[in-house]
Amino acid sequence: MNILSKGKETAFHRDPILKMNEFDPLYTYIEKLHPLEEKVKEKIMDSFSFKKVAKNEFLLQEGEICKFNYFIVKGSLRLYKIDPKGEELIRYFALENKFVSNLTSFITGSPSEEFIQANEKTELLYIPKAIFLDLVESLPAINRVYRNMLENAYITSQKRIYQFQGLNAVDRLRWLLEEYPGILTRIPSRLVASYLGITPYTLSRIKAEL
Amino acid sequence: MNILSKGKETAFHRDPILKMNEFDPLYTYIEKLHPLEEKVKEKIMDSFSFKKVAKNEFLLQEGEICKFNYFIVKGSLRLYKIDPKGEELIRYFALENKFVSNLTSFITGSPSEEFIQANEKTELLYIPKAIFLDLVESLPAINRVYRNMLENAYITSQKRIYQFQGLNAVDRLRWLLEEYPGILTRIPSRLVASYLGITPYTLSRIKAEL
DNA sequence: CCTAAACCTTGCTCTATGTCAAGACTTTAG
DNA sequence: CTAAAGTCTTGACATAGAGCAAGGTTTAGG
Repeated sequence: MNILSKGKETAFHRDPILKMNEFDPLYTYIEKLHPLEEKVKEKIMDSFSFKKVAKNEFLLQEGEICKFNYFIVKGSLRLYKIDPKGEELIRYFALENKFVSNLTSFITGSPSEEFIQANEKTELLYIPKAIFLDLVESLPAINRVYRNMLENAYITSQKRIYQFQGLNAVDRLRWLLEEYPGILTRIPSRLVASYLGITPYTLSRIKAEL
Repeated sequence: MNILSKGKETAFHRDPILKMNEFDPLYTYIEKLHPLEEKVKEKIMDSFSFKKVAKNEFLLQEGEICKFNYFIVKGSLRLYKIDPKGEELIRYFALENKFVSNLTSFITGSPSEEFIQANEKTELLYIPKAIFLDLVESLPAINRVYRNMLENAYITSQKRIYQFQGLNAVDRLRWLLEEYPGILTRIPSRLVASYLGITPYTLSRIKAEL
């Protein structure tokens, strides 16, 4: 599969049998929200495409309009903004089995203020905005997926606000490690520090005091 | 009007002529999003109720399920959570011409983790969840209102995360004063400090240095 | 209108976190 | 496989903001 798929995703897509593997995590994700018939699975398979991206590859840059909705099969992405001092402020880490897009840009069609970038070699399923919105209307399962995306995005934001407002650096780190166990072995500390809103120096020190 | 309406909101509701005044801010709000016919205004007037609440009165308490959507005609509310140390963490100030509810509880029907409380004497229009959701389906104008609520809630949250992540106390205060000019003369400093995630001592000091 | 309670300010001190510098370690590309 | 670049750790020091105490001011309710 490595050799066959390398840089040949388009050809690869046309073979439903081979594609099965890549789509399984998406089906599993959806089935937790809504039952999925075979016919619907086929429709989904026709609508999403698979792709592999390299570490540090961009899926969205500041100023672009977010035209795709992504589902992470393997790997991870980060969403961030560059502040006036040129610092990267990471708002969100997306790991396996998450849908990701810049919702603000996706919904309103306005240019994104954020970047979406791969933290590591990552495998994605992606679907163009227009096709996705059609499926939201035509497939109850995808309607449920979209609703879930919006609700989770909102709820996650609320939690994060309260963390910044109420917790110090050590407690924010503890919370992160509960939410994303093993993240420190997977994502560079520099990025984790940005997510926590502290310097890499401080992160290094508080890791020491557990 | 003072004498007539005092403690008699229910009777008051039944008189469409008198109600006009109270509903005008809501109509103006909606008309910015979607044209409003007279028939639709009447439907809205039948669906919302008016009420006055005193300073510090609760509209929602922790553990309750959020069953109403509120529109602020005059006055202001705050949404907050009590942290494990017993501190009030204010997530949002809602002033005139804003819709307010605990969206998480409103959407999912789960018990609220937040309180909604009046900062001052406040006049509200409110609508029960079920009736509101009916209007979302039946009236395009209200559908647009709901969409706007969800989008704004999300966008506001994103901004707030980046403020905590990227700005120090002085810059957060500056931002707040741009966003809500005059808030310091209207809302007790103690509450503004909580919103900014700092102590009242620090707020007092940074106010001095402008 | 008066008093108690709540609120705001300010000095002093303390602590968490930032900054800078230097060296060790790790990853990457050639 | 190795050099260069990037990353992590740690010490010394600087600073923003917290916590406490005390006094002045405003607010609310009887």
